[in-house]
Amino acid sequence: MKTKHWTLKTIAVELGVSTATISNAFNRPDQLSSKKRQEILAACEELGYFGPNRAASSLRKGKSGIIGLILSDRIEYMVSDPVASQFMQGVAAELENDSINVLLFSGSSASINQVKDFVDGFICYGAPRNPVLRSELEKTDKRVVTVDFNLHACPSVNIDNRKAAYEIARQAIQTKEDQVAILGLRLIDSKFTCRVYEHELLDTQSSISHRRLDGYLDACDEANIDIRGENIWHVPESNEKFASLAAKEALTANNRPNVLLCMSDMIALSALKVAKQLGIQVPQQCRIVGFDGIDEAKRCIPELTTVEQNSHIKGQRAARLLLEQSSDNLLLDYALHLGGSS
Amino acid sequence: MKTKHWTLKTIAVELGVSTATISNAFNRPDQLSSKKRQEILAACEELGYFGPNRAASSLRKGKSGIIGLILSDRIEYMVSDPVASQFMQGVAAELENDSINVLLFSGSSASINQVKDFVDGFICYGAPRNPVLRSELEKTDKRVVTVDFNLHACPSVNIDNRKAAYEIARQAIQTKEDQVAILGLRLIDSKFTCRVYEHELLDTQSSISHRRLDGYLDACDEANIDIRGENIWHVPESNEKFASLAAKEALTANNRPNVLLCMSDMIALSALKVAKQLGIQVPQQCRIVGFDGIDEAKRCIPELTTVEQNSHIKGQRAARLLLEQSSDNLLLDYALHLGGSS
DNA sequence: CTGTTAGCGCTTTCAC
DNA sequence: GTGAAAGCGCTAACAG
Repeated sequence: MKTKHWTLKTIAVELGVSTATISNAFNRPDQLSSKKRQEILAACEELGYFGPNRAASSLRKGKSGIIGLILSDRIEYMVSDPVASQFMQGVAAELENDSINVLLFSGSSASINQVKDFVDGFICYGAPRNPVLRSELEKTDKRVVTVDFNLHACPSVNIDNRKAAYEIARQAIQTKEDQVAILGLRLIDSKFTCRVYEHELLDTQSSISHRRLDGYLDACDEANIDIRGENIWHVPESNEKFASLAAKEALTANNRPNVLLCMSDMIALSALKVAKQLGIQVPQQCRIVGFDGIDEAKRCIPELTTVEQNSHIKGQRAARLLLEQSSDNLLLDYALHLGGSS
Repeated sequence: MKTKHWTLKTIAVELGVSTATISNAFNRPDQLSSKKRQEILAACEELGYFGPNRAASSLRKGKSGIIGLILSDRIEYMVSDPVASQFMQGVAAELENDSINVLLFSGSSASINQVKDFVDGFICYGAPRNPVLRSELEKTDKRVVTVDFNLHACPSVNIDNRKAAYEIARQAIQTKEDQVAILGLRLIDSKFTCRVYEHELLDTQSSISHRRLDGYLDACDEANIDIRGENIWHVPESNEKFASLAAKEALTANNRPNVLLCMSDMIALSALKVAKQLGIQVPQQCRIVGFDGIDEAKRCIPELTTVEQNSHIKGQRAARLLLEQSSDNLLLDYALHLGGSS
């Protein structure tokens, strides 16, 4: 049953007190006796008034209690990724303490303007697919925290992707005779799994994928290995479907790689499966390393060698940066996790 | 670089026109010449005014252009479920036409009151885990559409879960000698995989799981099979981790079932894997059926026998119900998909 | 087509 | 503790 539509004013009249008192009962407990406050709250509950209208309150106070979490791509894609899920969980957990809610927003939306007036700030997880959003975020007067990439003058949370990628790659590469292939995540703007040739790589954006690629290439250079430009694959989404296609192409190529550098654990896991199907021994015939350190990477056989980053903490730190109005650029730790896959 | 903070008023002064004209330029194109409108829009763009403040506009109009999508459980859980993702995609696709945004909201939140004033209505996907939300939704004066369950007097989108479950189960059960086990989804309030005994089932809520269970039991009754109360498992989340535990328990039990009725494809897929690991032939030694009809169910070997429902369309219809202020209770079609697993 | 104005529901100061 | 009042930024009605 729908109840009468109460406002601060009407409920004040009903209870025979002033509007200020109602407002204070909900927002400023110190402004009235706790006895009176309890009475008022109970009466409101009874009558079906659930507190001051948030939209009006937000207009007046300039604060809504909602922050926008901009995911780099469409919500359905992002959300099925264990790494992104962990991150969201971290953000939500941190904001929960201040009873702040999260508005999920897709990085492929046309504009942040549709929602910016409803939120107190943005956390932007990964460079948004739609580049327009980047410049909008740079211009907005709302607080913005970026994660896994940087925006002019915004506080941020990152790990050193290049260094981590370099270190894990160095771990997998042993001699200059090694045949190295890279299964990269979202290296170019294509919906399909495909090889990426060197000339297409010029536009290295600000994405983590390109930082990881840099790291891999650093390690190859150091070992005097030439990735001739046929050994890099683009995987459009971090899931088994697209990743196993890339793995299959790589592992059935003429010069079969014996080192597979994968830009996510999901990709590495898929590669592991494909290798098994093809009867290729890991790590004897092919060493595989991942990136992220998701749970499943520790459960598989052989265990995955990977870069372990704590996405949950990343989410927490990003949220705290936003709440605390800090302007830090955090660089979080990671750890190399050496499994049997390399 | 952050730009000056413009308001409708200040920008009107700046451009030397009235506030009404600015407002009309953005909201009611028919109220001024398109030439003037273009001029104004261009000037605003130039100056960094991105349109009327949405919060203020929503307060005035009583419409925000945001709808709340309440997921039955925590967002991270829901979002990794392909069925829920499909649904979200459908909702988003339909709302996109009217440039309406979606605020994702967790069914385990304490209250909808924190956000209700920011949204024009709610779509509630599955009965929320926190029962408080149900009564709040029944009382709110916002429009509410429920999906996969019903709320007093709310328009809804459902499929006939009981009938579908009955039909798919009848398809799998062949003789009264069959040993039937059920791998159920969220049958009781426990975080852990466990057997469910009959006496615990009394509280049959409004969840789809219980409707499916009813259907399975109908089929068992019809075949004169007694599910003695040791053959029903509770799986807390539709993922491999929890499902394979249940499947393992079932398939290593003393009276090994030769029919496994699974309440989701994710569960059935896990059961398929476990059976393979245990060297149990599907369907010869054990017939397995799922529910949902996700893509992966068609790619696996043997292909899964399952109930195919179109979650994308479900999402679209739910969104349309909300937009059209309809009060229908839709019952969508489903189809039995007969694969080699039964 | 423009300018003026009331009011959406609230918070916060100020004097009592 | 209360009541009055200004104003957050906007929309819509109305008179010109």
